[in-house]
Amino acid sequence: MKEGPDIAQIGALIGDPARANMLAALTGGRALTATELAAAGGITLQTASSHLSKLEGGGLLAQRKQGRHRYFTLADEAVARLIESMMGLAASRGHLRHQPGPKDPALRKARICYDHLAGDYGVRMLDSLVASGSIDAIGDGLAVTTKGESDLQCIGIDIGSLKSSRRPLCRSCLDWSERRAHLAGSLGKALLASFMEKGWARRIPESRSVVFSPEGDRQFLKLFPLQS
Amino acid sequence: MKEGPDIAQIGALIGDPARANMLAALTGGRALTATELAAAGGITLQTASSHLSKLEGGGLLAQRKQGRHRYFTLADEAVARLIESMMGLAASRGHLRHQPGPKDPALRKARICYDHLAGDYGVRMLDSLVASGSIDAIGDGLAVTTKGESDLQCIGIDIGSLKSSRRPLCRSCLDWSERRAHLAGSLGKALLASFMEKGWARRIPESRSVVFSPEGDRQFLKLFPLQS
DNA sequence: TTCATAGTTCGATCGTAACCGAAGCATCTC
DNA sequence: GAGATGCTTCGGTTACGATCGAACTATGAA
Repeated sequence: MKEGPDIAQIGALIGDPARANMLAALTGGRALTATELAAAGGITLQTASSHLSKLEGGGLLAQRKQGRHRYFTLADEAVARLIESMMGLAASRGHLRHQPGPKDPALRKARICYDHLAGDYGVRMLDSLVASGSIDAIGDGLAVTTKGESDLQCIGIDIGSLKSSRRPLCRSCLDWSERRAHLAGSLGKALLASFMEKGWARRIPESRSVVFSPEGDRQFLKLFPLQS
Repeated sequence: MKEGPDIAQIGALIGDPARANMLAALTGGRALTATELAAAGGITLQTASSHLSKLEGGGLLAQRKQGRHRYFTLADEAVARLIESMMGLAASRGHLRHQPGPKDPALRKARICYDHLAGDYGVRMLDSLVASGSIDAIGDGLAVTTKGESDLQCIGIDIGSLKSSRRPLCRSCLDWSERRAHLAGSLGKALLASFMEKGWARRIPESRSVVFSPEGDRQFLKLFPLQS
């Protein structure tokens, strides 16, 4: 019976609501302080401190001290993907905690997932890249084509330099709101970064939401047309 | 803060050691009765009954009644993949529960993962299929080539009929012992089934282990040579 | 029918862990 | 230095849930 790794420890770490909320907040990709995470978890600083040390001890979080602040992030992309896939499963089983509010539609439209774009816009972007032949999709796998390489170069993404990083260029990531794949990996990160750099989109503080400016919206929709 | 699906519920379900052991036992792919799962979890039948109804209520398990038995399985492949990916993460963080025993090496060599082959042999099989050009690998994605289609036909796997099922033909599944991908999906299932049908391999009761006969071992190694 | 086996429900116990107040460090500012 | 801010540690309370014994229901066998 006692075969293999112990998933109960990790499950228990994620299984506490306060910790789950903190982890979900960190899925936003930003490094957060203990105080911010305490707020995200809806608990006091003392309690958060104890939770955070447990999460770190369990290998789910990484921290770096900076002056008198202590910044926490998810330990690595593997953790982010686990959290995201649990969200997908939770959504498909109807485990929801959101009370539908004004903020919710915005979140479904575009949000941060670790470091790339998710939601309707994230899914649309990947669909469009695949339809235009910039990205090849085989099952769950994604690869940039030579056509995509030059197309992306035109909008300021240098595939060559991205390739040199150890992180995979493309990854598909299951979107919990759309239930379809969006683009992760270093390319997904670079694309979102370029949108923000161009002023097309910006992040809403304290939230995973990403909002597009009217002009950015127009450009985005033109760049990634819907084909059906 | 209250954005998106609630991962805490699922985490908490997996987070109890007894439940985690039951889920891990079900990763073996077989449908198990409440009594068997109680043994797997190391608890009494009453306690198991309560756990099982929670797991079912949470959407992680499916059950079917058959006479006076009640058979439980993982709800679907998504759950199996979550469990397996948590095992991968747990292994990489050093959350182990196995006391190294004589059974352990066998488990690392070949075992069941839901319904396909995992462990050293599972990884080797996929590597060999990719190296021989039977399967194309792009990132995490896998696809059978036309060459692969005819090669597999020769060993009695009919890709055409597998394609008609709704389940994906190929999937990569991260192996927790090898830390590399092995072949899942309906093709992975069909391959393992054919090995067992030919008498090359058989399952060990009450375990995830798969043992190969001397002849089966020879055939398997010949069929999927190591290229390095 | 009677008996055995599979499983659920109830009730009570018990342990663990989440929680916060208060006090203690550590780091920055003035 | 003094004071403020960020965070941790300690101690004690509380609540939830895992556990099992016992009683109950359901299915199958004799």
